[in-house]
Amino acid sequence: MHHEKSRHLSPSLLRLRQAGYKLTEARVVVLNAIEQLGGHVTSAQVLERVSALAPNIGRASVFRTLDLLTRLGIVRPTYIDSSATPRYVLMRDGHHHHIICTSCNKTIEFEDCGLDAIAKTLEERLNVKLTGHLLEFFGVCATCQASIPLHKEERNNP
Amino acid sequence: MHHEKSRHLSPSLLRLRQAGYKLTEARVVVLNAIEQLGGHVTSAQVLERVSALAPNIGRASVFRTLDLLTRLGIVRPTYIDSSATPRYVLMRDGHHHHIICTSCNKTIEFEDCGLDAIAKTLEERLNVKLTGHLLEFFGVCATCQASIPLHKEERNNP
DNA sequence: CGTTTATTGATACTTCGTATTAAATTTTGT
DNA sequence: ACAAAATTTAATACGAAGTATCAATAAACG
Repeated sequence: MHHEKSRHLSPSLLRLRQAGYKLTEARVVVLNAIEQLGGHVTSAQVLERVSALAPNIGRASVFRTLDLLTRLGIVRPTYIDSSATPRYVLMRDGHHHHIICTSCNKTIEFEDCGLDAIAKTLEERLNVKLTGHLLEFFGVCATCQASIPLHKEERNNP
Repeated sequence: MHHEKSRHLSPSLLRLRQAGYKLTEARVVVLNAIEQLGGHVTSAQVLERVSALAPNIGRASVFRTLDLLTRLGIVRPTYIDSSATPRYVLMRDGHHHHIICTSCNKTIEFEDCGLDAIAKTLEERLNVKLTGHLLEFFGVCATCQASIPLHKEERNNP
């Protein structure tokens, strides 16, 4: 990272710098990896991609960076399928919204959440300062509604 | 669990039965443990409480039950502080809303979310059937705003 | 009450994430 | 541009969280 000009930094990297953290190779590469993988990634996937991009970067640095990114609200760990390792989603501009199909675990992202009003209300009522949010809906996607039920709760004729 | 009448079951237990699962001791005790602990619990806390309530119940059953409850939308694992083990929240009537303070990791629950409208819109637009949601806001609580900054991002005068 | 079938409990095991510390790299002041 | 100061890193060994396995058990339902 040789004296790169700040106008060329991604929003996430800017965030890191503005929060007072150094822009090290490990951090830049981890963020690249997540962005290349497109979000909703496990730590294992990040580890794999990182060591493909820069084999010298160690395990610990990857985990440390994921922690740091989480604390800064740049990514957010979330459970897509139960009891698996968490998946990190990119919080673009502090927020993220998706639907998880409880039948096939597919995720569908969407943009509009209409949460500004309630955020404002909460800030006033509770005297908090809100910087982001994660909204997850659970349900059954179109495909799964149409297909033969795979889950116990839906098969009632043995 | 000897032939208990269904009218005495908690909503969660009813949910389990209606989904076709047996009401075993392990499942009943795990749910009791979570309710006694009041939600936002780690698996370690559940394990501890369960073995206090019923020492015969094994590790694996507790984890299996947490998985099952998650799949049924009765609880939802969520990350309060980064890189810690997840915390399970009770999804009362399919939904849960809270604010997480990114400074002290305290959580504040709230009730009104005003998400019915967008849920309906999504159901129509994407042809999905939604059964619940989790809404998390991130920010800084009143106490932390008033206190001396503990986090790097806030200390700019060394 | 007895049959069927899902579920359990015990343990050993795998895997994920962490602590530690000397070495390296970025930043900052000049 | 350079050197000093401070933060961050890589490597490895370690600990804890969650899982697979399978014989034994208990729930449901007639």
